[in-house]
Amino acid sequence: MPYDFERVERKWQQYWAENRVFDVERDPGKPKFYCLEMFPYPSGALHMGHLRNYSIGDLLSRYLWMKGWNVLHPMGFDAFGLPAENAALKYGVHPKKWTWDNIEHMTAQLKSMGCSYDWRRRVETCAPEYYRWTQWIFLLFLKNGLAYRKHAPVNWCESCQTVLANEQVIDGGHCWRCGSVVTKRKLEQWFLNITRYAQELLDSLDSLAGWPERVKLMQRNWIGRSEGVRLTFPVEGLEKGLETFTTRFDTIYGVTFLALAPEHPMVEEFARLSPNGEQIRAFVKETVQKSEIERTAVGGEKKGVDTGFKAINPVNGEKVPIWVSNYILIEYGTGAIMGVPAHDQRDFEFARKYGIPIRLVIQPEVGALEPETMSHAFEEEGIQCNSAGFDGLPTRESIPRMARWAEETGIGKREVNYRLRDWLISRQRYWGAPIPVVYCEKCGIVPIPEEQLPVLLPDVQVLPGGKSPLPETPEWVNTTCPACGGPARRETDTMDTFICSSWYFLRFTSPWTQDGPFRGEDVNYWMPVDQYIGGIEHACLHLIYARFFTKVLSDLGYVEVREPFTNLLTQGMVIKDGSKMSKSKGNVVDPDEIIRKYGADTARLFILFAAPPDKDLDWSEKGVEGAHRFLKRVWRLVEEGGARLKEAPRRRIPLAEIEERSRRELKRRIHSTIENVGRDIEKERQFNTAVARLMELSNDLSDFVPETDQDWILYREGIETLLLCLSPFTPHLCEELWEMLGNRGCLATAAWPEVEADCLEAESVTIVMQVNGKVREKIELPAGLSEEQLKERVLSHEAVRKRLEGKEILKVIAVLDRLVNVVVKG
RNA sequence: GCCGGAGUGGCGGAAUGGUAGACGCAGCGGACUCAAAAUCCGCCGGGCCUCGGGUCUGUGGGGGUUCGAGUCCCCCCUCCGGCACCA
Repeated sequence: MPYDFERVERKWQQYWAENRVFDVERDPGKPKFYCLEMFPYPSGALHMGHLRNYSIGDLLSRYLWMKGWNVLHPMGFDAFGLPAENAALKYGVHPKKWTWDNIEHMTAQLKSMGCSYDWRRRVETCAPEYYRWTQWIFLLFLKNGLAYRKHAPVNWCESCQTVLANEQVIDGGHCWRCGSVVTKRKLEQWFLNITRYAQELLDSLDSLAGWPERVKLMQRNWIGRSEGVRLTFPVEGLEKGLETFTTRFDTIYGVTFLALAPEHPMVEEFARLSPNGEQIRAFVKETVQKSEIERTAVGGEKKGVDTGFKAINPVNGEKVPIWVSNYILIEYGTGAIMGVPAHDQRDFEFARKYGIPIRLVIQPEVGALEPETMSHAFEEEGIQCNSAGFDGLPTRESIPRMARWAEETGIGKREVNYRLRDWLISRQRYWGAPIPVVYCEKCGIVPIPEEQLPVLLPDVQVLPGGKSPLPETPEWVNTTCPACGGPARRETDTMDTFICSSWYFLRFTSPWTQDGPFRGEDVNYWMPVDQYIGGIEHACLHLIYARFFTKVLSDLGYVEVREPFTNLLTQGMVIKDGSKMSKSKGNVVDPDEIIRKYGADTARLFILFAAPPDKDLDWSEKGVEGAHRFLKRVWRLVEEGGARLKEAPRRRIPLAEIEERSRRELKRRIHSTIENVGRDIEKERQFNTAVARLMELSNDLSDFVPETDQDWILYREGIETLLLCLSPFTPHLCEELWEMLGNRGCLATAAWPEVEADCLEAESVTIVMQVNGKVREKIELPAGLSEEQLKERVLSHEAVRKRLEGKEILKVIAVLDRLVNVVVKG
């Protein structure tokens, strides 16, 4: 009977479903393990990246299950998002129908992969039963002062017709979704106060020992903490002063100008009062129009215009000109800087261009710089000069000392600034969770009362051109104010889909709950996620947002954990012909086709074998065939064993009772395989080598020719061990063969085999004999010899003696059970 | 520019400071076959030689530590990733 993977896979998928094998409940008697893969967007069909992600998660879940853990392994869909609206425009199908059809199709695909999910727990973020609680959480944020509206310059993607959060603008000014150039618009929008958590998000990264350094570093960079001083420069002729932030207060005596961002609120005032107001306005207009990329390009030309106003340096009363310049960002610090051209490269370039004086206040420890001859700013540490009472101090001391002095004299205040901005969460889109507030003429912004949730998304048609239909749906927009009963308008923006995915891992713990987002006893039993698996592209998106949500919900008493994901595995991309699979490159391989042609087991095995999980994986059809060949060999192994194998007693013969040497070696190989595969999966997270070890065992079993009854018992032990250890990788095949061997019960719930410890100790070892570090002879010796015995045995060995003839032995190094290195002269 | 990560056969990739190249793919030789496919057996980093053995060399390049370095340290090169006028 040939290996009919199609029949086998259908049979076992049905068996697992009918017997509810993967349903899981809280069980205080067992250690819990929460294994989670990032849920997919229901784009239509699974791609290879998904297949890889879910193969890894399924392998781990099944393995841990066998090891006796109570494993929560759920799956769901991140189902709100723009592609549904685009599909509606393109095919005329409603986003809701498109999305739900895709969800059902992709669920079927996941089942055809043989994934061990508890399907009762499936969540879809676009379902009212889910987004009801997304809205509830939003209101919780609002109630606690963590959600607010603000008028601000925001990122706008023309193609997506919506605003974007900072994290969603990538590659120097492009939309994370569609890649279009992002522009700035001044709009009033909803924000979440993530910056309030900046310090904790940064600090607790240190507690995430199970996260890749790379991801933690990316988050640290993204949060971008810097310590400095905030100080105000009085402006000559005005009541108001100008606030600036600097990390180099030690250069305060080197300030020769001030510069404002074009968007700075004081700019218009200067323009109004200045004789060259028109020039200032023209410059601002020109600059603000430019895209983020043009404006923030490094080495881009720094331009500016003098306002004619002077600021007064509070430390020495000196008057310096106030400029408006394109290189100052309104979003960071105060949107105004103190210009120190001698010690800041950007200020240096600007000052040189406009003939602004350069004053050195720090000299290098060796040599002396002259402002006239400097080719670039001196940004390193040195010795303070031209700085009144601070002259002579090294930078290391002057920074803290001068900052303290600033506070003592009231000139400035120490402050920490972050690059991280508050999270802009409103989207001018239809297919998202409505923001549950109304605008009432009398009462202002009024939250929808909890008991009236969810605010249902109305079933309306999307508009040509892609604009949201919500503002054009008066019967939905016009409503009554929950507070005063008067007329009110609904908020027509929906929430960023990253909100929906910031708490789904909590919902999985009790997805059927109707009186809260989740149940406390469930969430506190299952959380945190012990292993999270997904792509690195979410390092500064989903993974920061989810951490933020967890901390807020923890502070408000809804969950106990402060970090959602204990261990993070960032899987590599699937590559073909040197680049990431993509429709535009035409190098896409369809998972369905692979499963149809070779079966899910083959696909899973290849994916897990071809590369370590965190590295990119080169897709190779030949490699897939290789994986398939291996599975066929395993099949034949059982089939060719025939009745003799099936009838062999299922019993383990202790190592000590096996007389023949080669049989003992096989026994050892069986047990070292269990040990090593377990370690590779559990500790090393290196699945490719685990597969290699299973292939070795299979090769050894193929070579073995059982003769005696005892041989057949041993052979059966070997084959059953292979099936057990292979089953988390290729579950269907192993189940079938397990059954063919006459076993009862399914492998998915079988226990991982026990290692017989005495089998891990070798009987004999190959000792390498080196002369001056070079391998010369290999000698088979009994294991466990002492250092003295080892030297003795090696040095008296005939071939070794021959080699050492006429040479003076200086030193002999022996490494137990490994090698002997003889250091000689001559 | 700054910060990470990585460079190992024809290819994907293995190697607690101790036999470099496990396992697989491709290739070559052979068996089976009328033939092919499938399957099975053998070989498979490079050079040289008196070749079923020997010898030198070999993990991006150059130095160092060590009895011994793919692995540790220093310098350099290349590729990939992140951030990038963040004051």
